[in-house]
Amino acid sequence: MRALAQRLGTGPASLYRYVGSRDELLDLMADAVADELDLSVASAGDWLDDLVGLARQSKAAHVRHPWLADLNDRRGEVLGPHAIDYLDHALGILAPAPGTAGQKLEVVGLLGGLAVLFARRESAATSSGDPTARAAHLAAVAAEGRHPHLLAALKTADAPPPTDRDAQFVRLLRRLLPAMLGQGEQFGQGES
Amino acid sequence: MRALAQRLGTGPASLYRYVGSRDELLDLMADAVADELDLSVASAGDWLDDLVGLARQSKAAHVRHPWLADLNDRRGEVLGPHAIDYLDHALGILAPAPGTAGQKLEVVGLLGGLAVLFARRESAATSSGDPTARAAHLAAVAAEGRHPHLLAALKTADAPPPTDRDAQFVRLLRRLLPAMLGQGEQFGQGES
DNA sequence: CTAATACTGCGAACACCGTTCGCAGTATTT
DNA sequence: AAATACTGCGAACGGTGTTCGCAGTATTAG
Repeated sequence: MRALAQRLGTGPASLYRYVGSRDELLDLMADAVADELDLSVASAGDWLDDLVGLARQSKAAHVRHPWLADLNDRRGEVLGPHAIDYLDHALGILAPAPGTAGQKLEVVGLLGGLAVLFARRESAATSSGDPTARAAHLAAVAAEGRHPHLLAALKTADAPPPTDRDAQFVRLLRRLLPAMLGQGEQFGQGES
Repeated sequence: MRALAQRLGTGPASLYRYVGSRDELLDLMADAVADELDLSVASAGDWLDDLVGLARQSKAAHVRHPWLADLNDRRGEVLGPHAIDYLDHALGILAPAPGTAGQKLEVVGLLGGLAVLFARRESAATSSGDPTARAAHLAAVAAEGRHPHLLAALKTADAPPPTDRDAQFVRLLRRLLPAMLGQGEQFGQGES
């Protein structure tokens, strides 16, 4: 608050003429991020493709604004107008998909959660001071001998993970989403 | 800190004779929770079953201690000794599974993240003041007419989600874990 | 053009937080 | 019995989000 006030060249007290509280401000900021998502991308004809695209946008937004992840923990996940637009859009994408309305609501929720999860994982790789030190610490612990599997894993995988994070995210969603609707057997692949 | 000191019948300053800082205390608490997990359950012979069981334990721990979820956001996810035991145990379970060591490390990480995610989802249903008010608010917004898909979804699914959260979690993992190791095609089902 | 009214910016202060300092009081060793 | 170490902790520091009340400035009314 004080920092924000300084950035605006004003005093902390002045902010409260425009927002009722810090939490309200954070809600507004979160909804502003929801507005950054582009819901107008043309449908690829396949709901899975569309939904994966939406999830990637959501993840990208969370990578752009790391503070958002620490916010979604907040009680109740208040939905601002733009967040509701997003929700409606996602449900629209899911309209041709199988599954009950309840399942679809849960899918959208899970989608958001996964976007946050992967965004955090990507951010943690960037920040999170000195991954070398962490690796060294792990190696030291493993070398004590009480953790054979960890030791073996570190021996094999000292090379940094070569897999593309984003591709992994996409693969995950493609497996996941059909499985969560239907029983996983009967879902149409949209052969346009 | 002050609250904890009061619960212990002492002053806030006294705590600092035993922990260096609040963060250090939280790390210790997190590792104490890792110690709650029972890593000695007999193997079912199938690594997938074992891993799902471990994930359920992890999720249950996070439901028991909701503050833990708000903690894992912290920088770097410091691994205490019990957390390392857990990691080694998980890698041990994954030893007979296909995939590279790097993939397995990522799987364990994802497993933890999903446990947190689902635990939060279950907790949010319990706490998160007055879900009725939230639903009413959503319904009111949907009734404005600008969100047809949301309206349709709410009309169909006004009944609370009948699906068992835990069963859903298990189904998800069973789909997910094999897909993340191997390409999803060639994974052995461990026929004892 | 003056007077009453509304709105805005914000310095000062409050309550709360994690944390530190230094001092009594108590154990432990010599 | 004296010196030394360790423990509990009141008081205070710097930080936070937030409120109060007062100046200063628009806006409206007469």
